Amino acid sequence: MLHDPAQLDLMFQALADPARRQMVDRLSRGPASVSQLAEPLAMSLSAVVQHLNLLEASGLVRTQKLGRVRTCQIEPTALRAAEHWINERRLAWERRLDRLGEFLAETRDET
Amino acid sequence: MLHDPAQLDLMFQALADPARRQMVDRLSRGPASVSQLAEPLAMSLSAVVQHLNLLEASGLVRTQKLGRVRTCQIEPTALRAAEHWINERRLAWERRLDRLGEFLAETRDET
DNA sequence: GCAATAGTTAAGTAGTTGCTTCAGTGTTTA
DNA sequence: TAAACACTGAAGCAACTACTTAACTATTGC
Repeated sequence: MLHDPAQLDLMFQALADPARRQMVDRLSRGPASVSQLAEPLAMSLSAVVQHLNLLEASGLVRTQKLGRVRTCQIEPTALRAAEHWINERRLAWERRLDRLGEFLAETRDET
Repeated sequence: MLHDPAQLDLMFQALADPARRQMVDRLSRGPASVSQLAEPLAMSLSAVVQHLNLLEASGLVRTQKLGRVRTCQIEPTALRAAEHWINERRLAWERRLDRLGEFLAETRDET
């Protein structure tokens, strides 16, 4: 579910927009309503709702409506999936560098 | 340099495209030329070069040209910056949850 | 019940993105 | 030196994105 490439695609696409990252940043400090999310952003409420829908579709944010207010919160498992993708690639590269270093050290010893 | 919001913007935008993530994935297994990067992708070499330029502008990939071949490799520090941004937000949220849990446990004890 | 609040939905639009093709530039190799 | 190779850059184009405004629904407080 979390390593579904399509979901990963949606997540990275969601994180690519600065307004959406600002929303995630706000939510990392605690839940917020749509209007609270919109408040620091220089755009219409409607635009914020559209961003929010994208964030929700990507799995990064979960929302629930009580009465007329929709409360939003972060879904940490989704964030972890994006983090994990990057981490795996970086580690693969760094392990490769390590092996190369060992190889060079060994061949130097053989002189 | 690494926490420059503009650079972060470029990095997340670069990672948002599946073709570019595939290129990063390929490079995590070792350096490659432009043609080698292009080989598994169903698009023209020209398109690959355009993706590559974006990856380089974002700082995720570094390239150097020797003769007529351009060799590409991952820049792990840049990957780490993106990773770090996500990690900080996730941790902030999880710490908040922990504090909430403690609070609830404490207030339960007070009955 | 009426007005204010909180959000939703649809339609339209300017700007961006991800390609394409084509016509190059250097660099090797036979 | 000619041909093949490895890219590079520009122009063009269809699809997508990030907004806008405006009209709407549902809830809450007076």
